[in-house]
Amino acid sequence: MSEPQAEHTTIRHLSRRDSLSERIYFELRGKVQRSEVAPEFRFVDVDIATEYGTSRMPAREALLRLANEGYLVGTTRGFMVPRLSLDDIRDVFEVRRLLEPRAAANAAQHLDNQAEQDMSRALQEASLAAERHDANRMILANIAFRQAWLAKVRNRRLADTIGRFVDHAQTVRLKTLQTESTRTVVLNGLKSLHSAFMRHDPISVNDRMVAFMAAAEDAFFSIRQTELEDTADRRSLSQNKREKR
Amino acid sequence: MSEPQAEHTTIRHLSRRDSLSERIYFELRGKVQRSEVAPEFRFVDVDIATEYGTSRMPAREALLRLANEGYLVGTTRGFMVPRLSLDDIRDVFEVRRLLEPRAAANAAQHLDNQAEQDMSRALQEASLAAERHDANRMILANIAFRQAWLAKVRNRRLADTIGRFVDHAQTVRLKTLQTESTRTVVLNGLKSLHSAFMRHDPISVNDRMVAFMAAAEDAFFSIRQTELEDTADRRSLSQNKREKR
DNA sequence: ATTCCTAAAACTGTATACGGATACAATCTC
DNA sequence: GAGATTGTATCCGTATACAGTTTTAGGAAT
Repeated sequence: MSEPQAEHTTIRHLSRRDSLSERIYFELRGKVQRSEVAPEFRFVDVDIATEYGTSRMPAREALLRLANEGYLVGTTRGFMVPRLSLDDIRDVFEVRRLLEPRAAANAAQHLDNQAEQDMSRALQEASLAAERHDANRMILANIAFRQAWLAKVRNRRLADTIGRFVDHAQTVRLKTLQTESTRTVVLNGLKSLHSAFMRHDPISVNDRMVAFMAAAEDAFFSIRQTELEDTADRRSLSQNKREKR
Repeated sequence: MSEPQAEHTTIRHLSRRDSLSERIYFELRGKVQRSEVAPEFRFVDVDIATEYGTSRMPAREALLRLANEGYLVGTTRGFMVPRLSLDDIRDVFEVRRLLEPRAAANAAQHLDNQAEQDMSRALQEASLAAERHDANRMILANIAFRQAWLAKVRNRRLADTIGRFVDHAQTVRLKTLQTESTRTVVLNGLKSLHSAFMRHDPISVNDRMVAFMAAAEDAFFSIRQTELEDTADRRSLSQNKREKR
């Protein structure tokens, strides 16, 4: 009997790992993150329940959680993927500008080999994607790059908050990276960041992240500005055809 | 027919206001925010259900939501009010340092009469509380002051994020403001902020908020340092007596 | 007295059922 | 034919019931 007393009030945390709710939650969140569902698509608990072979409850809890975290918005008629307004996107960018430089600087001080390799690989992917004008590949590389350094941020609250905000603007990036010029901007930003990360230079990482975010935001809004009329035109059409599974 | 088409896909959002889950959620959140429940207190859904005269479901959903937002942590044996470690508190302070100055600066540009009155009243309250060495009153004044300007932040995502982080460190402030020196620090900070707000000077508000947060953080950690041994001693005792309703 | 084992209690997670609200459509009125 | 009205399907919120798991407690054996 070495130390039985130490474990006496353990109370195992997080009992509800691998519950059905959790599984459905992560599954659905992934879909939203990867933009596999269009804005204004409606999730209905009973449909999801039958899809996953469960009752309504786990599906419902997953949907409520997603709605609470902002991935979905609750309506009287199901849970909907939100269509972000320009102001929404501006708000998201503002918060990200405040958080990401500091977080990245912090991560730069705690990189291990694994993280460095992941970032280098992501950068290579981004280069290839830019060469081949492959928007989807670019998006994935971009996500991988961020994930790599975000994992090394010590302050988990900070990292999680960033992750959530990024997710909410995810649908945005999908659109912007379709454009050649944006891909160039992003690739240059990643290269610049990468070299600073490799030098483990927090100040430099901070500054370059500031520049990167500003460039990305500019690129987005300049693109968006030009196609504002188009979307307005298409709006009335897309509203009429209702998706139904 | 001016624009009947515009309203055609209205779909009222947020159907589930004033549901039982919501009511219980806000009720419980208030208790946690005001620190009316001690850390490591356990909420059990069935107890809450009977307390509010409902079934388990609404109580359960409220608890899940609170856990998801970090107000509670889920265990195998109910939902527990977390006891924050020093590192946790450091993390919260870091995020707040990043967000609050900018948010306050933004709010300074959009103050209306109502907000100004609220802030002035809160400052008066804080002065009185400091004079009379009333820690609780100081806490409430401090909260009221923040609420006043936070309501005027245009970026709701930013404001909500701050609100949540503040809440999580709430238990902390309850402790720190028990100390005379901290109350002085906070009062001076509020005065300084208040005058900058009244001049609608965003730069000044930003700078003073930076200073304020740094001072508050220093005050907290210097106090906490001195009583670290005490809490460590009491730990073993407090773990044995289990609260039961 | 201490340790080990077994059984009940406590709580969570999931399933099923029902009532109520809302959107949509079809019918009716002017 | 346009607008009001009633009917119906859809979907959410809540209640109740049950199953699975973890903790606690009690008793037997050492």
